Amino acid sequence: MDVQRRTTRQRQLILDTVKSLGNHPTADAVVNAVRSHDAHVGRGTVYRNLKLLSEEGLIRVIKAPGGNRFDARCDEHAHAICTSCGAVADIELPYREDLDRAAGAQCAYRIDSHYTLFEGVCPACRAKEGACPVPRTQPDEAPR
Amino acid sequence: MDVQRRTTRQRQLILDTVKSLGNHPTADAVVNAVRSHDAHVGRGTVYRNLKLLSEEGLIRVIKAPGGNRFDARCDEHAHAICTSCGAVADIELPYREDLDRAAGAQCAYRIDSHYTLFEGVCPACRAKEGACPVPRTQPDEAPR
DNA sequence: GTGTTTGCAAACTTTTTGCAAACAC
DNA sequence: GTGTTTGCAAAAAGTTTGCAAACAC
Repeated sequence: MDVQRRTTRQRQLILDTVKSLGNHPTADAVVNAVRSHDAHVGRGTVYRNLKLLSEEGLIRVIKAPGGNRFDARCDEHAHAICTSCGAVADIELPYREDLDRAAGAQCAYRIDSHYTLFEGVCPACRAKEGACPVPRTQPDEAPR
Repeated sequence: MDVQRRTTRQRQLILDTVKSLGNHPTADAVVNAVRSHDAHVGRGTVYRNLKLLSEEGLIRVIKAPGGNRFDARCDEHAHAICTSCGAVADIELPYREDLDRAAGAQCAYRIDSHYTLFEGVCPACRAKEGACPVPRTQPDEAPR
């Protein structure tokens, strides 16, 4: 009952793009990069394929506030996200299945998995913040 | 240089609503509940105050895919979210500061914190899924 | 040829914002 | 009275969807 999946030029291009970008791009960043190779690829096509590719296990989704990120690295690890600019870094952190079991024992849900997201400030944004010990409300440039 | 914060009727109502709803409501659920007490409260007011209240530490934000949830419980714990209906449950899981230190040592970010989100299926949705071992694409009712 | 996939544009969801009027202090 | 906060409506940001044409097999 499975759907016949076809190898389209676009699908391959999107996968290659996530792999070559490397840096946990947003869907929008993938759209832009893909369009630099083929200007006529539709936004919907990119979203559809990013979802498909992640379902097939060829890429991974990072569910981040402000928009999902996509990771060509499929082995287990966690991520840190910059709360100022949204940049994502890999964090080596082994998956703990025991946490899933412990959580499942607590709450009547069937627990399938979990993810951990670290929040902080990346080196570039720290530099912009200046040397003040307490984080300022807003640097001279609005990072959005 | 701090802003003078005022105690408005709306702010208090929004806080009381999150507390009385109890079940990790979405912003939209808070809007609806608040409006059942006062139909003229603006959506923007609710969003603004949910953010303010969380900055003040009176409520906590759960950064969930599909929309933030708000928790009146402010002590340390994690959450499980139902991937079918979005229902959120509390999971007792102590905060591990050592993970922040370990992550910070790995990646050049200043790591401020982390959160862990469990994903699974809540009892109600499991019942709807029926007894089939493989999760079906869609139950008879579309939970959206 | 058949059935999947695409491009496009429109719709949708969640959240933010501009601004004058209303309100807290 | 001063300065914050509100209500409203519009805009933003991220994502999904309907549909005919294009394409993979």
